[in-house]
Order: sequence, then C-alpha cells, then structure tokens
Amino acid sequence: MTNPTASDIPAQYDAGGTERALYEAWDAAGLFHADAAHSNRNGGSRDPFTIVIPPPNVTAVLHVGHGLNNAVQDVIVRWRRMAGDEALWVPGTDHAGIATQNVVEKLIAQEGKTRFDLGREAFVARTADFVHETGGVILQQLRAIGASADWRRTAYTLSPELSRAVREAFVRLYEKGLIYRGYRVIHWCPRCLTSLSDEEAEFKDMHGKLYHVRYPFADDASRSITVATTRPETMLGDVAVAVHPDDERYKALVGTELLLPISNVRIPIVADSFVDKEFGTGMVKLTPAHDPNDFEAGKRLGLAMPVVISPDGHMDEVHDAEGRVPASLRGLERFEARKKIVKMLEQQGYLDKIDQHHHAVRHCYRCHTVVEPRLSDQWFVKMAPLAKPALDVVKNGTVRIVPERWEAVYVNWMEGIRDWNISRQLWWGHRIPVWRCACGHEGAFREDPSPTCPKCGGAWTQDEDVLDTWFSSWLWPISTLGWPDKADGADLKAFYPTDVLVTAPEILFFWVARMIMAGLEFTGRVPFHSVYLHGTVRDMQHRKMSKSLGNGIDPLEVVEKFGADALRWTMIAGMGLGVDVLLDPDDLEKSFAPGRNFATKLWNIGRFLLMQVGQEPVRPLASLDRSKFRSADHWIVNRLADAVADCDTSLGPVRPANGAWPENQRQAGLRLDAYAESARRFLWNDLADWYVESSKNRLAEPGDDREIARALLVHCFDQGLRLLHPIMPFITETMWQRLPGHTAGTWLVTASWPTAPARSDLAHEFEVVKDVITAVRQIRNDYVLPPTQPLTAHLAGNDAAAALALAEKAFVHRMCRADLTSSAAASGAAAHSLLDGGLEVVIPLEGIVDIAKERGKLETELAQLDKQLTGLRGRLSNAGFTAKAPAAVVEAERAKEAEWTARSALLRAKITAMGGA
RNA sequence: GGGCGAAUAGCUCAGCUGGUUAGAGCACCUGCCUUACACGCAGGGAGUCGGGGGUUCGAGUCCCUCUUCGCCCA
Repeated sequence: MTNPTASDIPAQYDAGGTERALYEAWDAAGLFHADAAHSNRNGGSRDPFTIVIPPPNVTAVLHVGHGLNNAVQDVIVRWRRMAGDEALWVPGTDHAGIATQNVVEKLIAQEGKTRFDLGREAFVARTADFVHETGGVILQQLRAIGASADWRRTAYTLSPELSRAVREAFVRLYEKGLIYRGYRVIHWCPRCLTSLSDEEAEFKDMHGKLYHVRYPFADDASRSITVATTRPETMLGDVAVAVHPDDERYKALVGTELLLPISNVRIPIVADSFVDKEFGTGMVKLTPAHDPNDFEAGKRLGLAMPVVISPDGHMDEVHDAEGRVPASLRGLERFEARKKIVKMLEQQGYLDKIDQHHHAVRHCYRCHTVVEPRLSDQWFVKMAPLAKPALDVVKNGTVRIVPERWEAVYVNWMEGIRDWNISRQLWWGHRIPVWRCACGHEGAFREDPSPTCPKCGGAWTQDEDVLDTWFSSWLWPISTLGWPDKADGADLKAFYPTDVLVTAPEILFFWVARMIMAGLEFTGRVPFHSVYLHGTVRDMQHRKMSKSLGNGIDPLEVVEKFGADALRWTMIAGMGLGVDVLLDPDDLEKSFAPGRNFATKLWNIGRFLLMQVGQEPVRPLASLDRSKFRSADHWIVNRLADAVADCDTSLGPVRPANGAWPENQRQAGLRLDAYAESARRFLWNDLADWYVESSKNRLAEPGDDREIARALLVHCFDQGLRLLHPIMPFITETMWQRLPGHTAGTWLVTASWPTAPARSDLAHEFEVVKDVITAVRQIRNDYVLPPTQPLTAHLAGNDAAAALALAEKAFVHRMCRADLTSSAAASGAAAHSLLDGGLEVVIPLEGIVDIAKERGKLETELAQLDKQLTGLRGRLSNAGFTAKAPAAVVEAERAKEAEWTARSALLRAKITAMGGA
C-alpha cells in the first residue's frame, strides 16, 4: 500500500462538512444509548455512570450558557463512556409553566384574545399544540454541538409518565402532612398573575425613595407622628402604626389612635418588637395584606387585613377595605397611584420629606415585573423535615459540591429554610390533585376521584391552581428513570442514584437542593454524589450575556463559523473550576481563536503524521523491542505516561468508594481546564514539536528503526486523540478513523480510555538532546544569526552527555542547523552555553561574538547563582532549620547545594578562561 | 444588616495538608513563508503574590487587621 498523499487528506479541515454527517453516523450506530442490562447494579458487568441534563425550558433556544453547561456534561459523559462505564446522559425539557404560558398568551393576543376567551381546556390544548410543534428545538440544537445524550430516553416534565411522578410525590407529601394550604402574604407577579416562590422573586437593587409621612392623631389634628415608607400607596391598607415596645420615645403613645390620611380611617398605635428603632423614625406603618413582615405582625396582634391592590396591580377595595380607597384612586395602576398619593399628601401637608433610598426590591424572575406582596391562599411544602436529611448528606460527604464555597452557601440556606409556595395561578402545568367539597371534605388523589364527594355525595371540584414547575423538576433524576411507575424498573435500578449533576450556581436552591430532598424523601437515596457548579459566560466587561443587553453569543453561529470542536475547546479549556468564561461577542474570531487554532493544528499534525506513516498497520507498542529505542522513543513514551496520568488526575475520582467522599477527595478532580491543557500539551508540545520532528529522519530507511518510529507515532497519536476526544469529538474521530490498521465500524466514541504505558528509565537522555538544540537556538537568537547560517557546536565538559547528543547529530542539525562535534573548539571568540550536568556548548563565532558580552552573560548568571547559594548555605547552617525541618527537605537542600556549588565553580572557571577576573 | 468568598505577570487563572530560583494559557516584543501547519515555528521580556502586623527554622500558602471587589440571603 502507498502512503496517502496530500490530496487524500485535504489541507484544510472542513468542520461544517464533517460534523453533521459524523453526528448522524454516531447516532445511527446507537453509540449514545445506554443499556440497563449492562449496569452492574442490574446483573451486567459495567459500572453505570449517569448524568441527567438540567432540563431547559421547552420553549428555549440554545444560548451560549446552555452551550457551556452541555459541553461540560458531554465531556464528562464521553470520558466515562470511553473508560468503560455504561454511560447514560438523560436529555429532556421542562414545561416551564410561566414562560410557556406567557408565550402562548402573547400569540393569542395577536388574535385579540385572552386565555379567558378560550377557556382553560382550550387554552391548555392550544399550549400543548404549540409545544408539540416548537418544543424541543433546543434538543435538536444540542446535537449540533455534539451532545452524546441518549435520545431514546428524552424526557419531558409534562409527559404522562413524569406527570404521574409529580402526582405521586404530591399525594405522598399531602398524606404525610408535609403539604398544606396556607393563607398568607406571598410574592405575586401582577403581570403573570400568579404567585411565586421565594426563590422566584429575585432581589434587585433599586434607587428608590423613602417617604416620610405624617399621620395626625385622631383626637388632636394639630399633633402627628411620622412614619417612613418606600411604598406610600400601601398606606390605604394601613391598619396600625407600630413602635418597638422598648422605644422610650414612643412608649406613652401606644394605644392612642391616628387618623390615616386620604382614607380617613382611625388606626391605633401598637407595639411590636419586630420594629427596627433605628430605621426611619422608628415608627412603621402596618399593612398586613401587602407586606410579609406586616402580615406576621398583624397576625400576632390580631389586626384586620384589608386588601387594596387588585391581582393585576391596580388600586381597589378588593377585600375588607370598604371606604379605604377614594374614587379618585380606584383603578389606578400601583405606581401611578404612588405618584398621585404623594402629590395628595404633599397638597394636604402630610408629606414631611423624601430621602433617596437604596434597597433591594423583589422582581419576577420570568418577566422582571416588581413583585407585589399579596394575601392569598396557597399550597406550601413544609421544608424543615425535608431539609434536615438533605443537609446531613452534604455535611457527611455523601454528596459533594464543587467548588467548595457553594457548600457553605448550601448549608447556610438549608439551615434557614422557609416553606415553599408551590401553587401557581396558571393553567399550564400539573393541576393540583386536590378535590374539595362544599361539605368541607378534601382529599389528594393519585387517580381522578369519582365526581361526587364520598362524605356527602355532593359535587366536588378540583383545585384550580397548578404546581410550580420546579415541583416537577425536583423529581427529575427519579422521574426520568421511571419512578414511581417502575419503582423497581430496570432503569431506576441500573442508573439511580445518578453520578454528577452539572449546573450553574443560580439554581442551587431552586433545583439542586430540592432534588436532594426529593431523592432522599422518595427513594431514601441521594440523587447524585457530585454537584459540579460551573461559571457563567460573560462579555469583556464581565457582564452576563443577555438578550436585553444584546451581548449574547449564538453557539450555532460559532459552530457554523469555526466548528463545534472549536466552540467546545474554547469554553472547556478557558474554564477554571467555578470560574466565569470571558468571551467577546463583538469579536468571535478572537474569542474562539484558541479552539479554532488548535483544531487546525491538530488537523495538520494528523495530516503530516498519517502521510508519513502510510497505510501499513504498525506493530503494537507492547511488541516493540525497547532495547532498540532511540532516546526520543523513551522520552515520548514517558510523556504519554505523564499525559495520561495528568488527565486522569485532573478529571479525578469518578465516584466515592464507600458511599461517601473521603475528605481528601471532596474537591478532587473535575478540573476540566487542566485536563484540556494536559491533552493539548502532549499532542502539540511533545508529539508535534519534538517527536514528529525527531522521526523525520528515521522514516526514509526501511528497517526496525523506521518501524519503531512509525509504531510510536501512530500509538501516541491514537492515544492523544483518545485523551482529547471528550472535548473535541468530531475532529478526533475523523482523524482516528484514518489511522493505519483502523478496523471499519469501530468508533473513537467507544474506544477505550488510555492507560499509561510502562515508563522508561532512559527518557532523560532525550532531554540532553533537547537542551543542546535549545542552547544553539538561544545563541542563534542572541547574535541575530540567520536561521540558515551553518554553525558548528563543540561539546565538552561531560563526555557521556556529549555522546547522547552526538548520537542524534542529524536530528540536532535538522532542528537548529548546527553540526555537533566533540572536538575542542579552537581558541578565539565563541558563544558559550553551560548546560545541566556540566555539558558545555561552544560555538566559535570569530568576528561576531563580543567576548566581553559573552563573559558578561556568564557573570550575571554567576552573580545570581551565588546569591541563591548564599541564601541556601545560610539556611543549611541554621541549626533551627537542620534540627526542625523534615530530613527529606534538608537532604534535598544539601543536594541542591552540591549541584549549585559545582555549577558556580564551572562558571567561575569559564569566566577566568575568557579573561575575566 | 447576616453569611460565603476573592485579591498572584497586561488579561483570565493554577499554586493540595507551609519546604526548589512562584507557574499555565492568552496578550506583548524580536526573528523566521525551515517543502504538515503564519490559525504556524523559534527565542524573549514581564510579578516587592492588595497594605500592615503576627506565628514559624522557613509564609503566596496559617492567624489577626485594614482596603477593595464579588456572590448568596434578609
């Protein structure tokens, strides 16, 4: 067979033309499908390794944040697949109650309709249709970046199977008394018209105002007190003014009555210790229906709770508020009402002053509308009993959180946990499976109950609300694997608990913490043993990428321009543990240069190497006679061993050996950037820069030497491609398929992960050769000699080392255009380099070398070395050091002293020989 | 206001339980189209490890404190 020619391997790698077809071939070959029967928990022979995707919204389109998140998961799952695990990556989407309903409401608004025009059933059907048509686009897009998910297991939170899980979970918690209905102030989005959990109502810093309002005494309008409020419009719902019971200023006033301006209602001054004496005037108005703190105080004090703001955020006498909202304010939007009320207060002389005030205001996490606290009936999950075990498993290392700092945040949140509002006043989602009857009977049901109440025989009706989407997401690791329908089913048995959960820190509480609770509550086992929290993609000003800022990067555009491999490499290699990835949306060329450049380099390495070695199969590494190795062979074998070991260390321990992570492993591994760099260094800096170069002279002549070089080139490239494959799957697979001896129908996707080869003791010999080459290159650069100018390099000072270099004379010449000789250099001007072990490189350069400069270089080095040596000797003569430091450290310092002393003497001799002092 | 964390080369970051002359990538400078690769090759410069104090034979690493910044929660 003949060598492939340049035309067989195109000079340019065409990512676009390769990737799509390759992905389809992988998919068609079923390489991403995991078989429950192979799992050793289920009678098979392989360790299972499972990742469940953080389900994107069913309406989402891929952005670069998804790109990063899924690239990380894919790297990990591809690594484990190659390592021989039965690797399962479960893909899917969630139904995103609020977001999806919003989208469809906007659609029907274009037809001039609201969801109420359609009615619940028709609206839900319409939304389901919409999801059916457009949903899951993002899953298609994930294929473009190479995601090796098991598409046959694609899950969806609103599917019949996963809906059964939701229902089962609800009923169980209801029956245990962990789900209850509560009447209290919750976060309400007046735009989405639903309640939100604490986590969904995000704090945003606002430049607001603090209004100081005077409330006159009811019986003496000439006297008044002043309260401070950020929300004057809520005063229409005030039922009291509170002071701290220990506040000497106001003690005497408790019990007297004030006349609430505008509403003209009498309200009392009350005492409650929640009041902050230092804030504002130390007097705080109480609006129990419109502030969670005031609500608690109102409950303690038995106050009325008038509601003066409607669900859509307009002023009105909604509940228990007759006579409180003047006609002129009724129907006014809350922020308009604020302006108007401030004006009225000012006109009536009740406004003392307005201060600038910075404070955090809750906003809807879906639409960013300012949240309105609202008094209403909602369903809650009692969290404390669920949090306790979820806290324990993190503290005892059953679950580790990486990076470590988030573990502290998790513990902090868990210890102060609050009940979870799970009802949403939406139509799109899992309807709460509770039926209630006029007779007062209520029940939660796994299957829809008979239409009549079992107690009284009357009609009963299902609760109108749906569940928070996160109430289905928290079941994701168990529901996607078949719980509860297949509680002893193959998938749950084979793949649960899963292994690593990869996500962003933003949803640590939303999702991760709750999954741990749900896993423990419903299966008694944690859902995963490792939580990997990665950074965020940001622009050059460190701003998070967002639609509104227009600073986003479209991963598909990057794939199109530079290839999925370039996208993945850039993100993975640039991402330290938990560290943000900075990319410039205005210069994709520059941002993704690392990935693109490396892909091109890899292509060229492969193209050249494959053309050199030809199509003939090569000998396996184990059959090579190492006694016939050249120094470069020993060296590259060790570099490969180092690379494999470094990659393994960076990727880290796979799973805890005995159910919990030992202390020294809790933060070990998952250093994807370090792993990427190790793989890159081997392929580029070791294999391409040195070994491929060293092989060039050897491949011309048939014989053992050629076969050893061919075998090592192919073996090292093969192993390097394997190491790199999880990060750059497409180009590595493409090259791997072309390796001589490749078996048709085998794939790099499922090729075995490298194990380090047996190391050689002789690798250091090649270091001598490299040092000589580097020394000549340095001299060439120092004296600005053209690269083509032939030089003669005389080796002296260490015959053994000189012999090693001389054995690779031809290679050295190729690398630095210098003829090596062991003969002594004639006296005269020459450049010098003193290498480790006393080997001296002398290049006569009569007329070019400035002897004074050469000597100066050596003198500088000597001065520096002597300084170090003085410090070292000082340390060694310090009795405290030799007595207290570990023997090994002292020993190492002594060895160093000997080495430096020798080098110092050599330098000194050299300087003297050059006419120096 | 409470909690957590960070500050190391121009930039982004490594640096494990204290122990070589503090590293990497990118950027930068110089020279090279050396027949796989200029998306490349070779060589090079660059850091008083935020300030101050302490513990120690020894501190980028441990403790205290100050300054600045970030994240989470109220």
